[in-house]
Amino acid sequence: MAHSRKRKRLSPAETELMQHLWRLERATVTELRREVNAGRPDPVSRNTVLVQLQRLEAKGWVRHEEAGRSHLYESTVPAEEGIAEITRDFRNKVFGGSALALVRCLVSGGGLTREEIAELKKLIHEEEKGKKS
Amino acid sequence: MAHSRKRKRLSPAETELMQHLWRLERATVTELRREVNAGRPDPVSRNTVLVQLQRLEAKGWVRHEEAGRSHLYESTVPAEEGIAEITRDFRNKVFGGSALALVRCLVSGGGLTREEIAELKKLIHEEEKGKKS
DNA sequence: GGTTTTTGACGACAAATGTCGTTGTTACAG
DNA sequence: CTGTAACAACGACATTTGTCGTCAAAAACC
Repeated sequence: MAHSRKRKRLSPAETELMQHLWRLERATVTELRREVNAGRPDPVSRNTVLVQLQRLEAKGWVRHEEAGRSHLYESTVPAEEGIAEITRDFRNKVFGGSALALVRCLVSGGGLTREEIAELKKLIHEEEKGKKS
Repeated sequence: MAHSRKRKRLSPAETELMQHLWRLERATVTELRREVNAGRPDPVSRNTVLVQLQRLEAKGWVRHEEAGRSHLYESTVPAEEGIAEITRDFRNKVFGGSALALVRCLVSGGGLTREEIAELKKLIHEEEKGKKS
């Protein structure tokens, strides 16, 4: 599968905004803003979000369509793929590309409940079966 | 467990530099620079690295001691802990705090070799045993 | 001693980031 | 109509980031 394009890197705030956009699938500036400000001590202005969306668009991560008076934004990249890309970057930068090292960090960090570990085991199992063929 | 202090966030370049510093345990600007430039098409100047170290120091991530004429830098945070912190931030920002979701992304992304999967299984197993008690 | 090298300190800068305020339009309620 | 609310577009700004060049002091070299 094609490695999609040379999308420019996301800044911290942009990364966060993308999370909301992916979650909502598509949304207006106002909606996004509400999400962003939900549970934040210092709400950002509507314009802040708008500008970030525009910069995101310039970087090729989102596109918009006119919806009457306002714009409806959506990611140009499926959530799965986008998040995978971001994660790959992170893995490369912090763990020298080793997914295993990353997982090890998570596990030894003890941020996993017993249920999650069970879940994980199941996951691994399936993946293993997939490769087996 | 103390949540260590309000260390300021690392920029991309700073994050990378920290990786090298953690790997070397302690090093001079010149050494760090060599590392940073290893395998890079566009080498950065010595000063670039120096300034980054100084900013890192201002942010509280590194400290230095005089070693004769030059400075010896080292992280104020153990590699384990620092990387764990960085990873936690990432996990929170991109996966809403779910370690499981992160691992799922890695696994379904298919970035794991068969050996790594085996390794992983072992890891999970141990962790499971640890919790069992 | 004189010269070259090394090293940290400073100051500079362009680009990227995070945030706004103001404007001109258009939709809407009276 | 008329005033008000909602929106996107612009432009502005203070910070942060990524990178250097120049300097002066200390070291090394010859």
